Amino acid sequence: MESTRTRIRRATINDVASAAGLSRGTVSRVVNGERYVSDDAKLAVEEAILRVGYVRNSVARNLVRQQSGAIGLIIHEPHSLLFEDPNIGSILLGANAVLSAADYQLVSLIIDSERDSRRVADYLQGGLVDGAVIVSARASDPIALAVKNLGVPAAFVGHPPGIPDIPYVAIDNAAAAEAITARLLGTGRTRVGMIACALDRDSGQDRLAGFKAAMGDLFDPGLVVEYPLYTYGFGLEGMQELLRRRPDLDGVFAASDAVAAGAMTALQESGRQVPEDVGIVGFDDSSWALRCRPQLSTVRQPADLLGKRAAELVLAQIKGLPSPAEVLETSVMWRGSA
Amino acid sequence: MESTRTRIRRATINDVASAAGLSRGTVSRVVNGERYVSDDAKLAVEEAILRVGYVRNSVARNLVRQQSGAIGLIIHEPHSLLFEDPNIGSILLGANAVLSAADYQLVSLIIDSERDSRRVADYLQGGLVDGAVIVSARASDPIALAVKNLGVPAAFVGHPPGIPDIPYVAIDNAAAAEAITARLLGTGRTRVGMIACALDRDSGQDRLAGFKAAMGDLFDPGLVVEYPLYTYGFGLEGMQELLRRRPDLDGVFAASDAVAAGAMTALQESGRQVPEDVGIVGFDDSSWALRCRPQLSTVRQPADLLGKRAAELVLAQIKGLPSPAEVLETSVMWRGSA
DNA sequence: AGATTTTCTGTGAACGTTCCCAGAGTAAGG
DNA sequence: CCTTACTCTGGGAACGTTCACAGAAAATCT
Repeated sequence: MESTRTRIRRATINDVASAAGLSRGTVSRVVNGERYVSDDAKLAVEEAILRVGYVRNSVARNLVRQQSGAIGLIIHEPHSLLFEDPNIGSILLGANAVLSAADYQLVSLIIDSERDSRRVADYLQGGLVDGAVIVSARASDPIALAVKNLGVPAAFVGHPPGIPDIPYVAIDNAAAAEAITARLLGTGRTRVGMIACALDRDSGQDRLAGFKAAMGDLFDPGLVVEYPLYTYGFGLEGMQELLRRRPDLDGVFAASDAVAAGAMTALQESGRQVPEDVGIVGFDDSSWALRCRPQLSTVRQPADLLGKRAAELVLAQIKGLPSPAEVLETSVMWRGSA
Repeated sequence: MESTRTRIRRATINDVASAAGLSRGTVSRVVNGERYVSDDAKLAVEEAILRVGYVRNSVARNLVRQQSGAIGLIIHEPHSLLFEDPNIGSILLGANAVLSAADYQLVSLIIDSERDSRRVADYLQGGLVDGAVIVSARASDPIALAVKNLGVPAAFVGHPPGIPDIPYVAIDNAAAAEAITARLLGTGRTRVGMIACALDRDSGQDRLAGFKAAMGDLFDPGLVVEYPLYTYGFGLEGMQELLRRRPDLDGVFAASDAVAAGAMTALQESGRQVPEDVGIVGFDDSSWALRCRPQLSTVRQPADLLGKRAAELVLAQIKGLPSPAEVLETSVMWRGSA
């Protein structure tokens, strides 16, 4: 980062003041819409602002007010998920909705390297934001530590293990996975596998745990394949592998809708009928679900609510209100794929 | 936005100075890794920093340095596109890559309402960022005006009409659309329609223009259906409408891959074979393309490069270097769908 | 040894606001 | 008419840095 350019000097509040023949204080009051300024003064200031082309320097303002009016949203996802996981977009929009209503600016910071990670941590600590929503953090992140060190108001989306003390909003992945697997078993299947993903995250771990719980005695560790990410590609690959291991498989729980979509493609390419030969269920109720043929039975996860509530938790902390962790309800959407 | 909480006072550079028995200046030099500080002093300062728990206030720093080290990336997309358009993610990651390398922090600002629009404009003008990459702006945006008014270094991704004077990086949508339509016609089709989208944008307009150009005498205005957004849903709907109008259609150009995917679903549900009965081509070469069966013939658009180059244009302006508009190459990816 | 350069440190000024207080003028109340 | 309250304005102080400069001490050169 280097700058050789000499910026043209911007008009300051003092320029406006002298142009209007009034004082700094009065201009400030007009700009901030405060009481106790005469109509004459107000007019003069507004005219002067236009004349000199003044626009407020937010940096100076933030310095003296000791707050920025911005909330950071940190996204720490591998490349591929930024494209494939529609949840991220929903979370973002949800958070933006509540912050916007409270007159806060949401600024999204993405972490795509070790270097990013440090820079973003600096950004959070430096007073550039008043709080942060943290999506899909890893326990090893410097981010979580940085936030905790300085007591920056923050909330997690999801509940990464090993980082206590910071409020979060999450869903009960295990319970939801158990519920939909049970439902799948209820259609009379007995040879059911799972395409598990992202076992380095709580969501991945919990969905697998829920699957195991529902399967009970039927559980066969040989029918679980593991992949690092929730992607279409791994779903395709995972299904092929499962069919290789157990050609007479009659059901599969995919760790996300994208994974399920890949799995469905693999099934259909192998000549199997869904749901007649193999039943398939997913997780997320993302736009993938309605796009599959047949449409996907899946767990509805209120992604936008996740973003909203997390933002509300941050706002609550800023106001000094209690901000308890929260677990949101999920529900099973039963459609044609099983 | 309101705050009632009294923040715990953070340690300042002066606290560190007195804790170390040295001066402000020396501490500053240590923190910024400058020359001309003795080993003794450096050690003492580092120890003091740890002891008092100092972390630099970036707001104050930015004020005196008159720069923020951050670049904004403005996303002005309707809800649905944030989920469906994988280009956005690529652009974002591309921009982040070059900015990160130059030690700039990328901050993404999304616009989802009129209110957001004004707030983001303020954010840009307030000195909170040193420049901006603007994705998918509308001519009517206050953003573009705001940026231009204050001479904030900026670059567009895409080339919105009616906003001159600001550099951009784009692809030649018209030429690319013409090329792939010509290729489709080369397979011997004569009754070819188009599912056009987003005609309020340059990309939408240009793709339609390119299609017309390639069709020449074969062009039939009755075989163009128009939708507001590049989505799977509109692709599905558009294809159904086209088939209703012209059941013996033998080719279709969809304005994007997502649209093409929807169209392919509609075709297959109507019992038609792709590519035997109807040939279909898309635009973007997004992850959709490989996911269709058969895989989609489409125009490869270097989305990450768009982000990269746009970021480079902004950086160039900051350094006072020339920043000419740029048109990136596209290529036709010919696969199984036509 | 004296002159010159280099290394190191401290301090005042500046960045552009907001906030608080003092004081002047004006309106209201008895 | 005097008190009290309210309205309006100006200016000092503060927010927490960086930067330029000055001066002292140490190292190097002639």
